[in-house]
Amino acid sequence: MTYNKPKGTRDLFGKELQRLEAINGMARDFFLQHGYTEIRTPTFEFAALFDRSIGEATDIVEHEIYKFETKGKGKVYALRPEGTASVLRAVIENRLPMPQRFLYIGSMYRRERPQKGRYREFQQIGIELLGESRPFYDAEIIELGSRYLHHIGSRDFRIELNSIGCPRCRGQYRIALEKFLTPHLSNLCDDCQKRFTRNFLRIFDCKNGTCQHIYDDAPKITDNLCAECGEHYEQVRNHLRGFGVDYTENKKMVRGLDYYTRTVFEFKHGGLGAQDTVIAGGRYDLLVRELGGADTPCIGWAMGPERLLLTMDDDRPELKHRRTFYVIAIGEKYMDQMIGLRDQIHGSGNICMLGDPGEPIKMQIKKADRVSADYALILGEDEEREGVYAVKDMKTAKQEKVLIAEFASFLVRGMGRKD
RNA sequence: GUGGGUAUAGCUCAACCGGCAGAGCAUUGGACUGUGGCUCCAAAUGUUGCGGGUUCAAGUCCCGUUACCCACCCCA
Repeated sequence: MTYNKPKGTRDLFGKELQRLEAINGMARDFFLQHGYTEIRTPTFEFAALFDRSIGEATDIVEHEIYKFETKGKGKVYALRPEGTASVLRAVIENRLPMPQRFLYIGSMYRRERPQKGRYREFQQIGIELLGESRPFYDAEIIELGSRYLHHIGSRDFRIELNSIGCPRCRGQYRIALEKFLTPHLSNLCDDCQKRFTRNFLRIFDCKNGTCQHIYDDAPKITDNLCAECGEHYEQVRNHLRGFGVDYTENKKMVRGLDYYTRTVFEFKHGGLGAQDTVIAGGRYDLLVRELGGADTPCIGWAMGPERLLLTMDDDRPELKHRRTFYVIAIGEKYMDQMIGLRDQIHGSGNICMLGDPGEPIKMQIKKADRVSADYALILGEDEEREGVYAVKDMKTAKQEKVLIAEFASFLVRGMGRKD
Protein backbone atom coordinates (compact mmCIF):
# COMPACT_ATOMS: atom_id res chain seq x y z
CA MET A 1 0.00 0.00 0.00
CA THR A 2 1.25 3.45 -0.85
CA TYR A 3 -0.17 6.79 0.09
CA ASN A 4 -0.68 10.08 -1.71
CA LYS A 5 -0.55 13.50 -0.23
CA PRO A 6 -3.99 15.13 -0.05
CA LYS A 7 -5.05 17.02 -3.14
CA GLY A 8 -3.63 20.50 -3.35
CA THR A 9 -0.83 19.95 -0.83
CA ARG A 10 2.88 19.72 -1.58
CA ASP A 11 6.05 18.23 -0.17
CA LEU A 12 8.57 21.04 -0.06
CA PHE A 13 12.28 20.26 -0.09
CA GLY A 14 15.47 21.12 -1.88
CA LYS A 15 15.61 24.15 -4.08
CA GLU A 16 11.92 24.93 -3.88
CA LEU A 17 11.90 25.11 -0.10
CA GLN A 18 15.12 27.06 -0.15
CA ARG A 19 13.61 29.67 -2.43
CA LEU A 20 10.47 29.90 -0.30
CA GLU A 21 12.52 30.32 2.84
CA ALA A 22 14.60 33.00 1.16
CA ILE A 23 11.41 34.93 0.45
CA ASN A 24 10.29 34.51 4.07
CA GLY A 25 13.65 35.45 5.53
CA MET A 26 13.90 38.57 3.42
CA ALA A 27 10.38 39.54 4.46
CA ARG A 28 11.30 39.34 8.14
CA ASP A 29 14.42 41.45 7.62
CA PHE A 30 12.77 43.96 5.34
CA PHE A 31 9.64 44.60 7.38
CA LEU A 32 11.51 44.57 10.67
CA GLN A 33 13.44 47.54 9.33
CA HIS A 34 10.14 49.35 8.97
CA GLY A 35 8.97 48.54 12.48
CA TYR A 36 6.81 45.52 11.65
CA THR A 37 7.24 42.63 14.06
CA GLU A 38 6.17 39.07 13.49
CA ILE A 39 2.98 37.68 14.99
CA ARG A 40 2.15 34.00 15.01
CA THR A 41 -1.44 32.98 15.64
CA PRO A 42 -2.97 29.48 15.65
CA THR A 43 -3.53 27.74 12.33
CA PHE A 44 -7.08 26.98 13.48
CA GLU A 45 -9.65 29.16 15.18
CA PHE A 46 -13.30 28.96 16.09
CA ALA A 47 -15.13 28.87 12.80
CA ALA A 48 -17.39 31.73 13.82
CA LEU A 49 -14.45 34.15 13.61
CA PHE A 50 -14.13 33.67 9.87
CA ASP A 51 -17.87 33.67 9.26
CA ARG A 52 -17.99 37.07 10.87
CA SER A 53 -14.89 38.61 9.33
CA ILE A 54 -14.78 37.34 5.76
CA GLY A 55 -18.50 37.57 5.16
CA GLU A 56 -21.09 34.84 5.34
CA ALA A 57 -22.13 35.30 1.73
CA THR A 58 -18.64 34.66 0.34
CA ASP A 59 -17.58 31.46 -1.38
CA ILE A 60 -14.73 31.10 1.07
CA VAL A 61 -17.06 30.81 4.04
CA GLU A 62 -19.75 28.88 2.21
CA HIS A 63 -17.66 26.19 0.53
CA GLU A 64 -13.95 26.53 1.08
CA ILE A 65 -13.26 26.46 4.80
CA TYR A 66 -12.07 23.22 6.36
CA LYS A 67 -14.20 22.79 9.46
CA PHE A 68 -14.01 20.16 12.16
CA GLU A 69 -15.52 19.45 15.55
CA THR A 70 -14.08 17.97 18.70
CA LYS A 71 -15.80 14.99 20.19
CA GLY A 72 -16.81 16.35 23.57
CA LYS A 73 -18.44 19.74 23.52
CA GLY A 74 -19.20 20.01 19.84
CA LYS A 75 -17.27 23.23 19.27
CA VAL A 76 -16.69 24.01 15.60
CA TYR A 77 -13.18 24.89 14.54
CA ALA A 78 -11.83 25.95 11.18
CA LEU A 79 -8.41 25.91 9.54
CA ARG A 80 -7.61 29.53 8.82
CA PRO A 81 -8.37 30.57 5.23
CA GLU A 82 -6.49 33.88 5.63
CA GLY A 83 -4.52 35.78 8.23
CA THR A 84 -6.21 39.07 9.01
CA ALA A 85 -9.08 37.79 11.17
CA SER A 86 -6.70 35.92 13.47
CA VAL A 87 -4.40 38.89 13.88
CA LEU A 88 -7.29 41.12 14.87
CA ARG A 89 -8.67 38.50 17.23
CA ALA A 90 -5.26 38.28 18.88
CA VAL A 91 -4.93 42.03 19.16
CA ILE A 92 -8.34 42.34 20.79
CA GLU A 93 -7.89 39.33 23.05
CA ASN A 94 -4.48 40.49 24.28
CA ARG A 95 -5.65 44.11 24.65
CA LEU A 96 -2.69 45.42 22.70
CA PRO A 97 -2.26 49.20 22.58
CA MET A 98 -2.52 50.98 19.25
CA PRO A 99 -0.96 51.53 16.81
CA GLN A 100 0.59 48.17 15.94
CA ARG A 101 2.53 46.98 12.94
CA PHE A 102 2.50 43.25 12.34
CA LEU A 103 3.98 40.78 9.89
CA TYR A 104 2.67 37.23 9.62
CA ILE A 105 3.97 34.28 7.64
CA GLY A 106 2.34 30.90 7.47
CA SER A 107 0.09 28.32 5.88
CA MET A 108 -3.53 29.06 5.01
CA TYR A 109 -6.15 26.54 3.89
CA ARG A 110 -8.95 26.70 1.37
CA ARG A 111 -10.83 23.80 -0.15
CA GLU A 112 -10.56 24.88 -3.80
CA ARG A 113 -9.68 22.93 -6.89
CA PRO A 114 -5.94 23.36 -7.27
CA GLN A 115 -4.41 24.92 -10.35
CA LYS A 116 -1.30 26.81 -11.33
CA GLY A 117 -0.08 28.83 -8.35
CA ARG A 118 -3.03 27.81 -6.22
CA TYR A 119 -3.04 25.14 -3.54
CA ARG A 120 -5.29 23.98 -0.74
CA GLU A 121 -2.52 24.53 1.74
CA PHE A 122 -0.71 27.65 0.68
CA GLN A 123 1.58 30.24 2.17
CA GLN A 124 0.78 33.82 2.87
CA ILE A 125 3.01 36.65 3.94
CA GLY A 126 0.99 39.58 5.18
CA ILE A 127 1.43 42.91 6.90
CA GLU A 128 -1.15 44.79 8.92
CA LEU A 129 -0.98 48.36 10.21
CA LEU A 130 -3.54 48.68 12.98
CA GLY A 131 -4.85 51.87 14.56
CA GLU A 132 -3.97 54.38 11.83
CA SER A 133 -6.67 56.00 9.75
CA ARG A 134 -4.71 58.62 7.88
CA PRO A 135 -4.28 58.18 4.11
CA PHE A 136 -0.52 58.56 4.46
CA TYR A 137 -0.47 55.04 5.87
CA ASP A 138 -2.49 53.61 3.00
CA ALA A 139 0.28 54.86 0.77
CA GLU A 140 2.99 53.57 3.09
CA ILE A 141 1.54 50.07 3.09
CA ILE A 142 1.37 50.04 -0.69
CA GLU A 143 4.86 51.43 -1.03
CA LEU A 144 6.20 48.73 1.30
CA GLY A 145 4.66 46.05 -0.92
CA SER A 146 6.24 47.59 -3.97
CA ARG A 147 9.65 48.03 -2.37
CA TYR A 148 9.60 44.51 -0.96
CA LEU A 149 8.93 43.03 -4.39
CA HIS A 150 11.80 45.05 -5.82
CA HIS A 151 13.99 44.00 -2.91
CA ILE A 152 13.57 40.31 -3.63
CA GLY A 153 14.12 40.87 -7.33
CA SER A 154 10.60 40.86 -8.74
CA ARG A 155 10.12 43.68 -11.21
CA ASP A 156 7.38 43.01 -13.69
CA PHE A 157 4.23 43.99 -11.78
CA ARG A 158 1.72 46.81 -11.77
CA ILE A 159 -0.32 48.22 -8.93
CA GLU A 160 -4.05 48.67 -9.39
CA LEU A 161 -5.85 51.01 -7.03
CA ASN A 162 -9.46 51.76 -6.22
CA SER A 163 -11.69 52.95 -3.42
CA ILE A 164 -14.89 51.17 -2.51
CA GLY A 165 -15.93 53.77 0.07
CA CYS A 166 -17.78 53.14 3.29
CA PRO A 167 -21.20 51.52 3.85
CA ARG A 168 -22.79 54.94 3.44
CA CYS A 169 -21.24 55.52 -0.01
CA ARG A 170 -22.01 51.98 -1.07
CA GLY A 171 -25.67 52.40 -0.17
CA GLN A 172 -25.86 55.47 -2.40
CA TYR A 173 -23.87 53.80 -5.10
CA ARG A 174 -26.02 50.72 -5.11
CA ILE A 175 -29.06 52.83 -5.88
CA ALA A 176 -27.25 54.54 -8.77
CA LEU A 177 -25.97 51.24 -10.12
CA GLU A 178 -29.34 49.55 -9.86
CA LYS A 179 -30.91 52.37 -11.82
CA PHE A 180 -28.32 51.99 -14.55
CA LEU A 181 -28.51 48.20 -14.69
CA THR A 182 -32.29 47.75 -14.72
CA PRO A 183 -32.68 48.07 -18.50
CA HIS A 184 -29.67 45.75 -19.07
CA LEU A 185 -30.61 43.10 -16.53
CA SER A 186 -31.73 40.47 -19.04
CA ASN A 187 -28.41 40.74 -20.91
CA LEU A 188 -26.31 39.90 -17.86
CA CYS A 189 -25.05 36.37 -17.29
CA ASP A 190 -26.73 34.17 -14.68
CA ASP A 191 -23.86 34.60 -12.26
CA CYS A 192 -24.08 38.38 -12.39
CA GLN A 193 -27.83 38.30 -11.79
CA LYS A 194 -27.12 36.35 -8.60
CA ARG A 195 -24.14 38.49 -7.69
CA PHE A 196 -26.15 41.66 -7.84
CA THR A 197 -28.58 40.57 -5.16
CA ARG A 198 -26.03 38.79 -3.00
CA ASN A 199 -23.04 41.08 -3.10
CA PHE A 200 -23.51 43.68 -5.76
CA LEU A 201 -19.92 44.96 -6.08
CA ARG A 202 -18.82 41.52 -7.26
CA ILE A 203 -20.48 41.91 -10.62
CA PHE A 204 -17.34 43.75 -11.67
CA ASP A 205 -15.29 40.57 -11.17
CA CYS A 206 -17.22 38.87 -13.99
CA LYS A 207 -15.10 37.60 -16.87
CA ASN A 208 -18.00 37.50 -19.31
CA GLY A 209 -17.32 39.94 -22.15
CA THR A 210 -20.92 41.02 -22.58
CA CYS A 211 -21.28 41.86 -18.91
CA GLN A 212 -17.99 43.74 -18.85
CA HIS A 213 -19.02 45.74 -21.90
CA ILE A 214 -22.13 46.90 -20.06
CA TYR A 215 -20.16 47.74 -16.92
CA ASP A 216 -17.79 49.93 -18.92
CA ASP A 217 -20.55 52.52 -19.10
CA ALA A 218 -21.85 51.98 -15.57
CA PRO A 219 -21.45 54.66 -12.93
CA LYS A 220 -18.19 54.23 -11.03
CA ILE A 221 -17.97 53.87 -7.28
CA THR A 222 -15.21 56.45 -7.10
CA ASP A 223 -17.61 59.00 -8.58
CA ASN A 224 -20.15 58.21 -5.87
CA LEU A 225 -18.04 58.45 -2.73
CA CYS A 226 -19.15 60.54 0.22
CA ALA A 227 -17.11 63.67 0.94
CA GLU A 228 -14.88 62.00 3.56
CA CYS A 229 -14.14 58.91 1.48
CA GLY A 230 -13.53 61.03 -1.62
CA GLU A 231 -11.06 63.19 0.29
CA HIS A 232 -9.35 60.12 1.72
CA TYR A 233 -8.94 58.56 -1.72
CA GLU A 234 -7.49 61.75 -3.14
CA GLN A 235 -5.00 61.97 -0.29
CA VAL A 236 -3.94 58.37 -0.81
CA ARG A 237 -3.17 59.12 -4.45
CA ASN A 238 -1.25 62.25 -3.47
CA HIS A 239 0.85 60.36 -0.99
CA LEU A 240 1.56 57.59 -3.46
CA ARG A 241 2.95 60.20 -5.80
CA GLY A 242 4.94 61.55 -2.84
CA PHE A 243 6.43 58.09 -2.31
CA GLY A 244 7.13 57.85 -6.03
CA VAL A 245 4.98 54.76 -6.45
CA ASP A 246 3.45 54.16 -9.87
CA TYR A 247 -0.09 52.86 -9.94
CA THR A 248 -3.06 52.65 -12.24
CA GLU A 249 -6.60 53.27 -11.16
CA ASN A 250 -8.95 50.38 -11.81
CA LYS A 251 -12.44 51.67 -11.20
CA LYS A 252 -13.90 48.22 -11.61
CA MET A 253 -11.68 46.48 -9.08
CA VAL A 254 -13.48 45.28 -5.97
CA ARG A 255 -12.17 42.72 -3.53
CA GLY A 256 -13.35 39.26 -2.64
CA LEU A 257 -13.57 39.78 1.10
CA ASP A 258 -16.46 41.69 2.63
CA TYR A 259 -14.51 43.59 5.23
CA TYR A 260 -12.78 46.16 3.06
CA THR A 261 -13.57 49.87 3.23
CA ARG A 262 -12.17 52.74 1.17
CA THR A 263 -8.76 51.85 -0.28
CA VAL A 264 -8.35 48.53 -2.10
CA PHE A 265 -5.42 47.47 -4.26
CA GLU A 266 -3.84 44.56 -6.10
CA PHE A 267 -0.34 43.91 -7.38
CA LYS A 268 -0.60 42.02 -10.64
CA HIS A 269 2.17 40.27 -12.45
CA GLY A 270 2.26 40.06 -16.23
CA GLY A 271 2.67 36.64 -17.80
CA LEU A 272 1.30 34.68 -14.88
CA GLY A 273 -1.96 33.67 -16.51
CA ALA A 274 -5.10 33.22 -14.52
CA GLN A 275 -3.52 33.57 -11.10
CA ASP A 276 -1.87 36.92 -11.71
CA THR A 277 -2.42 38.63 -8.35
CA VAL A 278 0.63 38.36 -6.12
CA ILE A 279 -0.34 40.92 -3.49
CA ALA A 280 -3.82 42.07 -2.57
CA GLY A 281 -5.18 44.13 0.25
CA GLY A 282 -6.91 47.21 1.45
CA ARG A 283 -8.31 49.17 4.34
CA TYR A 284 -10.72 47.60 6.81
CA ASP A 285 -11.74 50.27 9.26
CA LEU A 286 -14.85 48.53 10.61
CA LEU A 287 -13.60 45.00 11.13
CA VAL A 288 -12.11 45.30 14.61
CA ARG A 289 -15.39 46.64 15.93
CA GLU A 290 -17.23 43.90 14.08
CA LEU A 291 -15.09 41.39 15.97
CA GLY A 292 -15.88 42.94 19.33
CA GLY A 293 -13.06 45.44 19.73
CA ALA A 294 -12.99 49.22 19.86
CA ASP A 295 -13.18 51.29 16.67
CA THR A 296 -9.79 50.71 15.09
CA PRO A 297 -8.94 51.75 11.55
CA CYS A 298 -6.59 49.26 9.85
CA ILE A 299 -4.94 48.58 6.54
CA GLY A 300 -2.95 45.64 5.27
CA TRP A 301 -2.22 43.19 2.50
CA ALA A 302 -1.34 39.58 1.91
CA MET A 303 1.07 38.07 -0.57
CA GLY A 304 1.13 34.62 -2.16
CA PRO A 305 4.80 33.57 -2.27
CA GLU A 306 4.10 30.48 -4.40
CA ARG A 307 2.74 32.69 -7.15
CA LEU A 308 5.54 35.14 -6.73
CA LEU A 309 8.12 32.40 -7.15
CA LEU A 310 6.50 31.39 -10.44
CA THR A 311 7.49 34.82 -11.73
CA MET A 312 11.11 34.60 -10.70
CA ASP A 313 14.08 32.86 -12.30
CA ASP A 314 15.78 30.08 -10.39
CA ASP A 315 19.14 31.76 -10.36
CA ARG A 316 17.97 35.16 -9.27
CA PRO A 317 21.01 36.61 -7.49
CA GLU A 318 18.83 37.61 -4.55
CA LEU A 319 18.10 33.93 -3.95
CA LYS A 320 21.66 32.65 -4.34
CA HIS A 321 22.72 30.10 -1.80
CA ARG A 322 25.95 29.93 0.13
CA ARG A 323 29.02 28.11 -1.15
CA THR A 324 29.27 24.43 -0.34
CA PHE A 325 32.56 22.74 0.57
CA TYR A 326 33.17 19.00 0.70
CA VAL A 327 36.16 17.92 2.73
CA ILE A 328 37.99 14.85 1.44
CA ALA A 329 40.60 13.32 3.70
CA ILE A 330 42.67 10.40 2.50
CA GLY A 331 43.10 8.29 5.60
CA GLU A 332 41.69 8.31 9.12
CA LYS A 333 44.77 10.06 10.50
CA TYR A 334 43.47 13.37 9.14
CA MET A 335 40.28 13.25 11.23
CA ASP A 336 41.26 16.07 13.60
CA GLN A 337 42.43 18.30 10.79
CA MET A 338 39.26 17.58 8.86
CA ILE A 339 37.01 18.55 11.76
CA GLY A 340 39.00 21.71 12.37
CA LEU A 341 38.64 22.63 8.72
CA ARG A 342 34.89 22.03 8.85
CA ASP A 343 34.51 24.29 11.86
CA GLN A 344 36.57 26.99 10.17
CA ILE A 345 34.34 26.85 7.09
CA HIS A 346 31.21 26.96 9.19
CA GLY A 347 32.67 29.97 10.98
CA SER A 348 32.87 31.77 7.64
CA GLY A 349 29.15 31.22 7.09
CA ASN A 350 29.52 28.64 4.35
CA ILE A 351 28.26 25.06 4.06
CA CYS A 352 30.59 22.16 4.73
CA MET A 353 30.16 18.41 4.53
CA LEU A 354 32.64 15.66 5.32
CA GLY A 355 33.61 12.68 3.22
CA ASP A 356 34.34 9.36 4.90
CA PRO A 357 38.16 9.34 5.01
CA GLY A 358 38.13 5.55 4.70
CA GLU A 359 36.52 5.70 1.26
CA PRO A 360 38.60 5.87 -1.93
CA ILE A 361 39.15 9.41 -3.19
CA LYS A 362 37.31 8.58 -6.39
CA MET A 363 34.15 7.85 -4.46
CA GLN A 364 34.54 10.89 -2.24
CA ILE A 365 34.92 13.20 -5.23
CA LYS A 366 31.89 11.60 -6.78
CA LYS A 367 29.86 12.22 -3.66
CA ALA A 368 31.03 15.82 -3.58
CA ASP A 369 29.63 16.11 -7.08
CA ARG A 370 26.44 14.35 -6.02
CA VAL A 371 25.69 16.95 -3.36
CA SER A 372 26.48 19.80 -5.79
CA ALA A 373 29.46 21.02 -3.81
CA ASP A 374 31.15 24.15 -5.13
CA TYR A 375 34.57 23.07 -3.86
CA ALA A 376 36.24 19.85 -2.80
CA LEU A 377 39.04 20.26 -0.26
CA ILE A 378 41.55 17.45 -0.38
CA LEU A 379 43.95 16.60 2.42
CA GLY A 380 46.36 13.71 2.08
CA GLU A 381 50.02 12.94 2.23
CA ASP A 382 51.07 15.22 -0.62
CA GLU A 383 49.23 18.14 0.94
CA GLU A 384 50.52 17.38 4.40
CA ARG A 385 54.11 17.42 3.10
CA GLU A 386 53.64 20.81 1.44
CA GLY A 387 51.48 22.32 4.19
CA VAL A 388 48.58 23.06 1.83
CA TYR A 389 45.02 22.08 1.02
CA ALA A 390 44.24 21.06 -2.53
CA VAL A 391 41.16 23.07 -3.47
CA LYS A 392 39.24 21.72 -6.44
CA ASP A 393 36.62 23.90 -8.06
CA MET A 394 33.94 21.37 -8.92
CA LYS A 395 32.44 23.46 -11.72
CA THR A 396 35.63 24.16 -13.68
CA ALA A 397 37.63 21.12 -12.46
CA LYS A 398 40.54 23.47 -11.80
CA GLN A 399 42.59 22.70 -8.75
CA GLU A 400 44.98 24.88 -6.81
CA LYS A 401 47.04 24.57 -3.68
CA VAL A 402 46.25 26.91 -0.81
CA LEU A 403 48.63 27.25 2.10
CA ILE A 404 46.93 26.20 5.30
CA ALA A 405 47.87 29.51 6.87
CA GLU A 406 46.19 31.39 4.02
CA PHE A 407 43.02 29.35 3.89
CA ALA A 408 41.07 31.84 6.00
CA SER A 409 41.67 34.61 3.47
CA PHE A 410 40.89 32.20 0.65
CA LEU A 411 37.46 31.67 2.20
CA VAL A 412 36.88 35.39 2.00
CA ARG A 413 38.20 36.13 -1.45
CA GLY A 414 37.19 32.88 -3.16
CA MET A 415 38.85 30.97 -5.94
CA GLY A 416 40.69 32.15 -9.00
CA ARG A 417 42.38 35.29 -7.71
CA LYS A 418 46.02 35.43 -6.83
CA ASP A 419 47.64 38.09 -4.71
C1' G B 1 -19.15 22.45 -7.70
C1' U B 2 -18.30 22.67 -13.71
C1' G B 3 -15.31 21.68 -18.18
C1' G B 4 -10.90 19.84 -20.84
C1' G B 5 -6.21 17.07 -20.87
C1' U B 6 -2.72 13.39 -19.12
C1' A B 7 -1.21 8.56 -16.78
C1' U B 8 4.24 3.39 -20.20
C1' A B 9 11.50 1.89 -16.43
C1' G B 10 13.90 6.20 -10.91
C1' C B 11 13.14 10.85 -14.57
C1' U B 12 11.62 12.78 -19.66
C1' C B 13 9.07 10.49 -23.30
C1' A B 14 8.36 6.89 -27.90
C1' A B 15 5.64 2.47 -29.61
C1' C B 16 1.86 3.47 -37.24
C1' C B 17 -4.60 0.54 -38.71
C1' G B 18 -5.03 -3.63 -32.15
C1' G B 19 0.25 -7.89 -33.52
C1' C B 20 7.35 -9.81 -29.32
C1' A B 21 7.17 -2.88 -24.42
C1' G B 22 11.57 0.75 -26.54
C1' A B 23 15.09 5.16 -26.38
C1' G B 24 17.66 9.17 -23.92
C1' C B 25 19.02 10.64 -19.13
C1' A B 26 19.86 8.64 -14.31
C1' U B 27 21.66 3.97 -11.68
C1' U B 28 25.45 -0.20 -11.12
C1' G B 29 30.19 -2.48 -12.69
C1' G B 30 34.62 -1.94 -15.65
C1' A B 31 38.49 0.91 -18.88
C1' C B 32 41.06 4.38 -14.25
C1' U B 33 44.39 1.98 -6.44
C1' G B 34 45.11 10.56 -5.64
C1' U B 35 40.20 13.10 -8.81
C1' G B 36 33.61 13.55 -10.12
C1' G B 37 31.05 15.97 -14.13
C1' C B 38 33.47 14.52 -20.50
C1' U B 39 34.63 9.57 -23.54
C1' C B 40 34.33 4.09 -24.35
C1' C B 41 32.50 -1.02 -22.95
C1' A B 42 28.98 -3.91 -20.22
C1' A B 43 24.75 -4.80 -16.89
C1' A B 44 20.17 -4.15 -14.35
C1' U B 45 15.27 -1.97 -14.70
C1' G B 46 8.21 -2.75 -16.08
C1' U B 47 1.28 -5.69 -12.70
C1' U B 48 1.86 0.10 -19.37
C1' G B 49 -2.25 4.07 -12.52
C1' C B 50 -6.27 0.56 -10.79
C1' G B 51 -10.87 -2.57 -11.97
C1' G B 52 -13.87 -4.65 -15.58
C1' G B 53 -15.36 -5.41 -20.90
C1' U B 54 -14.66 -6.33 -26.49
C1' U B 55 -11.03 -9.47 -29.29
C1' C B 56 -7.46 -15.19 -31.64
C1' A B 57 -4.59 -10.98 -29.68
C1' A B 58 -5.23 -4.65 -25.80
C1' G B 59 -0.08 0.14 -23.79
C1' U B 60 -3.49 0.95 -28.07
C1' C B 61 -10.69 0.23 -28.52
C1' C B 62 -15.13 0.65 -24.72
C1' C B 63 -17.08 1.40 -19.55
C1' G B 64 -15.89 2.55 -14.60
C1' U B 65 -12.43 4.37 -10.98
C1' U B 66 -8.21 6.98 -8.77
C1' A B 67 -4.30 10.47 -9.13
C1' C B 68 -2.10 14.63 -11.37
C1' C B 69 -2.21 19.04 -14.72
C1' C B 70 -4.87 23.25 -16.97
C1' A B 71 -9.06 26.36 -17.05
C1' C B 72 -14.01 28.06 -14.96
C1' C B 73 -16.12 29.46 -10.23
C1' C B 74 -13.62 32.02 -6.49
C1' C B 75 -9.20 33.92 -4.75
C1' A B 76 -3.19 35.20 -2.43
